[in-house]
Amino acid sequence: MRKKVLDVAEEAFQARGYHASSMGDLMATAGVTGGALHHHFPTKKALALAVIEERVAAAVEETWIAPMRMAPSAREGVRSVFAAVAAELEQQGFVRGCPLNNLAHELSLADPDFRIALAGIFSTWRQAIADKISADQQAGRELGADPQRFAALAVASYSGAMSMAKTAQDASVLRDCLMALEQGVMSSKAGTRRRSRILHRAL
Amino acid sequence: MRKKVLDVAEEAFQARGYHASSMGDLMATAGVTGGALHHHFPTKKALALAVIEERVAAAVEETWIAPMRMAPSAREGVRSVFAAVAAELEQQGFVRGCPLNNLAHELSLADPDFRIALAGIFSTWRQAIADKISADQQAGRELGADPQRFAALAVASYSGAMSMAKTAQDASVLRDCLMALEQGVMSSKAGTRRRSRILHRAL
DNA sequence: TGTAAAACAGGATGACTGTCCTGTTTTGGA
DNA sequence: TCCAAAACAGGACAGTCATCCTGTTTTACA
Repeated sequence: MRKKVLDVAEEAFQARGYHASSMGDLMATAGVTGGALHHHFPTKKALALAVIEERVAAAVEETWIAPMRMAPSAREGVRSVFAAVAAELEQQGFVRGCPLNNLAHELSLADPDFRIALAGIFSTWRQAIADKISADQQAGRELGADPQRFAALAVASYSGAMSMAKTAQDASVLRDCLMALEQGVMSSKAGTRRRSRILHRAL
Repeated sequence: MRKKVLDVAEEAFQARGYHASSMGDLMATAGVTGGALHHHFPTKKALALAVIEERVAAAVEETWIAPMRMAPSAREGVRSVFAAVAAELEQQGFVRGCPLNNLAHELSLADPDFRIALAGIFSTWRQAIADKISADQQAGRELGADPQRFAALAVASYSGAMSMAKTAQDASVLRDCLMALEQGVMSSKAGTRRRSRILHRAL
């Protein structure tokens, strides 16, 4: 029952957003009564918090972190995730966007509890990529860039590309971004120490 | 009066979102009566559409497109915009996010009219960057990457970085992304034909 | 079997929502 | 000056919202 409610809420928050999803709709589509819902989740906020912590975090883990751990390298991991998501989106024909980003935009400023929960997911996501890059470097493999910075760029470009894909209802921008990353950042000979230091001072 | 309503609506949609902003609140803070508001904007949707077309588009033009046109090169333009936004956010102490992305996430799936209006802004934004890159290339300047792809990456990484910054309430991720871009994509010797072709086939 | 707690049913409630309607005032052109 | 149209005032309207309440059923354990 609790699981059923979470399933419906996850789907609804993803498809229509938090504010646009009414408790009445959730009750109806989940087939639960008001009392039952109120028993497991006293408030709408509690329900959303559970969705974030139990479902959104799991989705990021499944889509990004686990594939990243299993990939032969950070570069291959990023490439395979981008490609897999793009393929999946094109197959299903429409783009609902990234669950984390969808909720992050709507709820980050609405409530501090939401914001902290969402920020934590972003943080572990970025850290997982950074760890993989560090592991690559210690194993003597390429990618001379700073792990934290490249991880930030990977997360940001994916998130932004999903935003654009959702708005355009076209996943091809994901491939464009991946190719731009491949041609540049993820190539082994990228970057110069000189430029890096100049930039550091400029910022 | 119409301007006043748009001012308040722009601010409210940006700070609290579309669904979380009630017409009553807008009327109160704008100091207009229901009749006046209904005269200029028959429905809430019409008001939001006006905000998107008149204000959000203008914000993107002012923040990104105009600086991009005036920049000596695409690379310099991207760098200066990232740096300027990061500096502005750190000065004001909090991050409200990108107006376009905020509304895009909430409204893209809610209504086709919203989605098309927002997609158009994304498109002109991306095209402005791509045009600048093409101009650079025709002027014999560096940046061998595909203009459309790099433009997509610039928009996506900025949008995603703003999402992360908004969620973390910390603008430093913008600098991280810019540095990663600088070290990789925006360096003149980036990328290899070989890898590029392999990738093309894989996707 | 007995019993206390958890799980659930189903509706009541009051606040709030977006929209629209009927008047009144202001404006701009003839 | 006259008049039609635009601009605005102020509130009514029906509907929806999240929350909470009082009972009833099921479960878990002794």
